[in-house]
Amino acid sequence: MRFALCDCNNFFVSCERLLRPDLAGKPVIVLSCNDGCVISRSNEAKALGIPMAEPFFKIAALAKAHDVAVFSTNFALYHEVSRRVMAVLSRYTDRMETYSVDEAFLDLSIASLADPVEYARGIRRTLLEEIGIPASIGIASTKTLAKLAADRGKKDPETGGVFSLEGLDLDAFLEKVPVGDVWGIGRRCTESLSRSGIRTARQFRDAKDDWLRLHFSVRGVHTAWELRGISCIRLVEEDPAQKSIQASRSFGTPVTDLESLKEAVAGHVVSAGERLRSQGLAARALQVYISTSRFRGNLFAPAVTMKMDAPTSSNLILVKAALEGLERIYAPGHAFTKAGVTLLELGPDGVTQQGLFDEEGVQLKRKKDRALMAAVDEVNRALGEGTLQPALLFSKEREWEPKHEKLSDGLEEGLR
DNA sequence: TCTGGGGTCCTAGGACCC
DNA sequence: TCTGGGGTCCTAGGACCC
Repeated sequence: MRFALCDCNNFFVSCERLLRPDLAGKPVIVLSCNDGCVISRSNEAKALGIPMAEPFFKIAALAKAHDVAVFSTNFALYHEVSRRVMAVLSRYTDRMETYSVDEAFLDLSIASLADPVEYARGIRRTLLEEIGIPASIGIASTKTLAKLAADRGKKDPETGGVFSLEGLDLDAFLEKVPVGDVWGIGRRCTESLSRSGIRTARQFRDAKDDWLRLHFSVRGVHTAWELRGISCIRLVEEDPAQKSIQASRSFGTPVTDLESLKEAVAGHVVSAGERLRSQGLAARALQVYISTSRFRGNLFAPAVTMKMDAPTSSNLILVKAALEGLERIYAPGHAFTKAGVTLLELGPDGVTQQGLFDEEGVQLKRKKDRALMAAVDEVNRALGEGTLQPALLFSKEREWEPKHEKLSDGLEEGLR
């Protein structure tokens, strides 16, 4: 088996640079929604010591002093660039998995392939020339090792962005990799491993299966096997059906009153519902949650799951259920900073297992609801988001709306 | 003053059943 | 007073990922 992982470098920043070529070689960062945290950094920004996930307000002065270009997150742009990147990659293999917006695993066990590293260099070059996005590629016999190889390709300039572990001394390589850098081993796990004296990927690989199973569940065992070169994590070519859809946002300013929360929650349902229907799905349950800030005072984060009588894709029913749930969990006197909705128990729309005793009227109503929502979606697509929406959302001032003050311009210009 | 959003998987424990 | 054992299903919460 031969896997390649292709990982776009500083992806969001690289996307912003497509629209602003003048920013090449300059420090650039992209902020999370609400302009809260740093979620992408150019190499120059990393060199300035700006950490990943750092709250922007903590480095705002530094950014200003060094003339760092700052962008709000622009997902429409990133998704379009991602689509183009994946289209290029798919030309190089029959089997590939789009792992995230900026990463893909490729099956390079191609019989006729004489020099995989040279092949990968070709992929890298094409991405740069045709799209303008720099990437790193790692090659190995398992996905977990390919991830590590790609990391090395990214960090070590001598590799020219491509690194293969095939035929290499794995002991020596894994010895230098901190265990926390391994795919699937997060912060908590790293802390706990450190207490057992395990600090390198090699030590983890050589731990006993029983011990790994006990402390880190089956996934820990799989990770160790993958480091041993035994592939446990398969390539997932087809998108598996989505199991949940969520929409949530932090508020621009904290909210205490139920009315504002209702507006926010209804807005989230509308956005999640749109995605639900665009995939031809219906939800049987939904969860509503609101929360105070994790960073001050006691966290108050109530949530409730609402079950529907039947799977639905109708905004009317979803909004109603969500608002009922909200009323149940709401308590006055708290400064809420976030609200959200998750649609659950998804299944194909239209093939509800109708109860034996469903009246004809009920089925007719469902049919009408679907037709209505289809019409609403079409109008919104044609005339713009929010043209048709629940009356609740046509409101006046909304101070709590998230901020995104540094949004880049449209994505048509500048994109080849 | 200001701290992201959207996912998946795994497990423990409770509820329920016979 | 003493009060089984084994199975399934569901859910909440934790951990991880990008």
